[in-house]
Amino acid sequence: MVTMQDVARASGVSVMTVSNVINGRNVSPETRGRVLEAIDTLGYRVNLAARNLRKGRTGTIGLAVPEVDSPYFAQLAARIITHAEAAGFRVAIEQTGLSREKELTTLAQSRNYQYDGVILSVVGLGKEDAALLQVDFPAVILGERIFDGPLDHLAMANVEGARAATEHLLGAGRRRIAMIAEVEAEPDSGVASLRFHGYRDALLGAGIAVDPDLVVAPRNVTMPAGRDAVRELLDRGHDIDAVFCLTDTLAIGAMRGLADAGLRVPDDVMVIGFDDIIEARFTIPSLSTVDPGHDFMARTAVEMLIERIERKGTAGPPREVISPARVVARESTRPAADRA
Amino acid sequence: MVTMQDVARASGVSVMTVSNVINGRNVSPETRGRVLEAIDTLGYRVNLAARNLRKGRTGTIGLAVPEVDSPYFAQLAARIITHAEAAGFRVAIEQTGLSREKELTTLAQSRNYQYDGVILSVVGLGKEDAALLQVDFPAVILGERIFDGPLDHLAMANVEGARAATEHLLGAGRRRIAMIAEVEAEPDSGVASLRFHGYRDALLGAGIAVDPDLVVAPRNVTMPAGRDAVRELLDRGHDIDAVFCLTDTLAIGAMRGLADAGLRVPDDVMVIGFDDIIEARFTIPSLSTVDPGHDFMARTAVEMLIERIERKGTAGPPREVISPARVVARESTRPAADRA
DNA sequence: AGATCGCGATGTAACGTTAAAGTCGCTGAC
DNA sequence: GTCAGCGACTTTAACGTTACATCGCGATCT
Repeated sequence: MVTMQDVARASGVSVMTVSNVINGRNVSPETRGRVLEAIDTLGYRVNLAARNLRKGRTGTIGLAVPEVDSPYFAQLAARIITHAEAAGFRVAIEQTGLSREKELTTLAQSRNYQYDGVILSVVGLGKEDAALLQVDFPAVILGERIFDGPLDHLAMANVEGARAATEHLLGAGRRRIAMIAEVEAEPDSGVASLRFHGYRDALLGAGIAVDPDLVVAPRNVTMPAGRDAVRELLDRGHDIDAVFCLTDTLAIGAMRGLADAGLRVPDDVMVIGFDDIIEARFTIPSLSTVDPGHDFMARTAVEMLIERIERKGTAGPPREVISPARVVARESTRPAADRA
Repeated sequence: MVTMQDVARASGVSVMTVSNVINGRNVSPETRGRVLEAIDTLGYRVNLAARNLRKGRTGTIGLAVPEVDSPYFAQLAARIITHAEAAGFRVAIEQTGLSREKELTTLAQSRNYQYDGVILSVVGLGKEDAALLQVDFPAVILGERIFDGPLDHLAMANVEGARAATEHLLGAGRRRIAMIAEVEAEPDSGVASLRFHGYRDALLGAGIAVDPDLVVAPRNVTMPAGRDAVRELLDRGHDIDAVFCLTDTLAIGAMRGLADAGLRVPDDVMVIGFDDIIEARFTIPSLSTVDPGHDFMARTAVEMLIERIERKGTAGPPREVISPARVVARESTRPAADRA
């Protein structure tokens, strides 16, 4: 391995001068030239482990997600990696597998100095775990369930996004609007409750009462669950003209369920999802959805984290940022007039 | 920061003994107990930067994929992370964005990014770049284009898998079997050519000539491209009874295209893909496909890499491993007899 | 009895970098 | 003529860990 020593010897200066050249500090042009040349011919590369030890940094941030192979998280990870890379950080991914324990240990182990900071995408932790998040370590929480926690928190505009989605359906003249989501007993804690809130607000705003019979719980958040939820909805004998789905995955399943029942999307029943995963652009018909500001979230999460890291600690009060959501209208909610 | 020094002082032993306790070396039970207790009360954590500097290791391996947000690569990454984690390594992901340059720089930069090794999933590099891969650094190449390179190489059984897929269709009594794939001019270099090879072999084996008109090139490897490829196939006026698609993504699009044309899958036209992405289980009908031994690949890639790392260098000749492929029969190729 | 061994424990010297505190010679202000 | 100030460079001392050599001591072998 070529070290600064070797470069220093080869160019007749001290190691410190080599360090200065590399870190762009005051060095005369001639010296800098000689050093750079030596670096080039010897093929010197700085040893990050040594630099990290000395500087107390690793240049790596941890990203904990439930699983990288679900579209939503894969796409989130891709964006975060891109932003972090631009800021000079590498991203190591940990999978927490939807488990509360793994989420906690990931956070706890992170200070193990392997990461400069962590972005933790939370699904298992709840408000009651806020105390456990009390770590003196740069961290940003992505998720919906924890408010007033001790760490920076970045959430989606769930209520507003859901309201806008529902209003979009209302604006297209639909009135019998179903929702596929498991609304939890404990109010306002999970994503589902928040989005249901927006759905309800929109309906009430249009003078329509929420019919509990039009809200159906899928058994999980997969495509088949979405399809089956639609079947149940239809079996109940209701004459629906639109469905708002908790996520795009459910929505894609729901569209299939509607097709199975001989209903056309959007003519008979409009469908809208939430998340704006890439797949939503590729379904036929393409799926209208709510973009939860993916890019804003990825960028902001990385920025917030890096700011904490730069300040060497968790100095400053925890911040709460809400990413703006926006309806993306595609074919699955296109009014008849628009189609030739 | 709590260091070994602190622990040593607190338990009345030398730093070296603390190190020995942590690394599970010969220490008497009593001493070990005292040290562990001190570690516990002080909340000591080993500093990986220091350990890495000393050991010349980082415990992190790099995984370079074109993009994490495409299902195939996301699922590959998830598996590799799982296996690496089990072996005590973290995985940092880099996105090469389908570019040959980024693939090369990732490999070149790896040793100063302080990865212990890299798994490089290659799409842009070709045989002609083999010389550029001449690095003295633990690396494993995943991909189809590079043979006889200087690095360990792990490939899929493309020809065999494609042959088996086609034979599966033949076995179900189909004879007019189309293929959706862009077969390159230069033979046998890319995935498409290799899979076409298998398709041709199977047909010839059954005494059927390859009809070039039944092989259609999609404009890329997305769902819409698959749908349009099917349309073109049908527009050509052929009476096909099965389609073998280069990838599952194309196959999912193809199924949609067939549905648009009023053809039933599998009754009128059977469809089979390649890759066994998770989505294939969730389409309706579920998609038959070829499992390219994802789990074998992930496990083997990690094992091969770790072995190189353990041997401290690239000692030993490059190895070439082919992952076995296996047809996964689902609804999209189910014979009529099986369905009630 | 003396040599040898093994075990537990220790002391020392790095690993390659950078922060901090000099050193040295030169310029320019008073 | 003196000296503060500055730029360019060097010296020194870590950062926290582990490899290696060594040491004391009781047990085992010849």
